Amino acid sequence: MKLKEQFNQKGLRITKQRQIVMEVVEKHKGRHLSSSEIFELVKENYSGIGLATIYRTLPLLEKMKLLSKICLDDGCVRYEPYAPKEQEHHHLICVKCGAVYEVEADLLGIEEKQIIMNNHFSTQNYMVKLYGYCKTCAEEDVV
Amino acid sequence: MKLKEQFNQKGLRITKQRQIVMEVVEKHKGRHLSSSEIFELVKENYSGIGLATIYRTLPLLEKMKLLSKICLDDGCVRYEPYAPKEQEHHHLICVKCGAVYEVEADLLGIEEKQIIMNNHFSTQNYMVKLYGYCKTCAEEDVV
DNA sequence: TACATGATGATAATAATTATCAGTATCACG
DNA sequence: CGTGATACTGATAATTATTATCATCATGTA
Ligand SMILES: [Mn+2]
Ligand SMILES: [Mn+2]
Ligand SMILES: [Zn+2]
Ligand SMILES: [Zn+2]
Repeated sequence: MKLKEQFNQKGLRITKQRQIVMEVVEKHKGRHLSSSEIFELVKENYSGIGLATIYRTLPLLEKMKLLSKICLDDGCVRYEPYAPKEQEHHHLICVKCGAVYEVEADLLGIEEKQIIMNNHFSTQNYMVKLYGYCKTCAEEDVV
Repeated sequence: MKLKEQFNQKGLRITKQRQIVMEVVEKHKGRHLSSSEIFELVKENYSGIGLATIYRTLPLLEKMKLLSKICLDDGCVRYEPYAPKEQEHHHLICVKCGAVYEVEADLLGIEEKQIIMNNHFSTQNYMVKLYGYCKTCAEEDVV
């Protein structure tokens, strides 16, 4: 398989720990797991894992485009399975309750790309985060 | 003035510290200052200030819509002067070098609003963050 | 199988932020 | 203008997320 090559040609080793971290995040596709949440989930299958390994592994898997990092501004870094171009998505984040909604990437288009171009940004890889009030929170108090 | 009312009717007091924090952030409009950067700048005018006061004051001024909080995913919370609707702006953030570019809000429009509507988000107050590679970083290595 | 070295777990160290608490300053009231 | 109730402050301890260290272990190649 390709994964093994990808690791080996960089002198990296495929360890039990790395495999289980991948499995756990992929199993929870749709969620945005924090490092410590991933730590807890991995422990269920591999109780000996150390927290430091989690913190080493996640950025590594991100660099290898096996995971994506996302910060929801709640004080910790989160991860989700890497989505190939066809299934890219963006995020709507409620600044009050923290709810996260996902949006298919292809709903975004011309306008952002224009903005990105106008500002000397690459249109190849980008991600959008929209902050606002979800319907529930918008109703509660008049923003 | 209106500020005094806004404070008093909530039982809040206008202190020297709060005034100077406001002044400092407003003086640096266009930048996105971290709490500790603000701490250092405030000390120039009011050397006795305590760091705890900074951390208490900033969220308070944000809640009063005098400042805006922004997280650039570099491990700390940042603030900028609150921008009234007419001068709202959004942010482009380079995921590699961390450079931040500002975009006039009215360049964004139909498409985001549609997305927001489709996802039961309020169109009243929202902010966009675009993550990508700035021109320089996009050239350096082929992403 | 053996070994070179990359990876791990335990733990100490940082960095940002929050909680405590005794002393201080603000402001409504007289 | 005092004065007092109490909101606010500075110092500092405590938390939380993350990073650095280092001795030991395990992977993959020869
Ligand atoms: Mn997602
Ligand atoms: Mn800005
Ligand atoms: Zn909400
Ligand atoms: Zn860049």
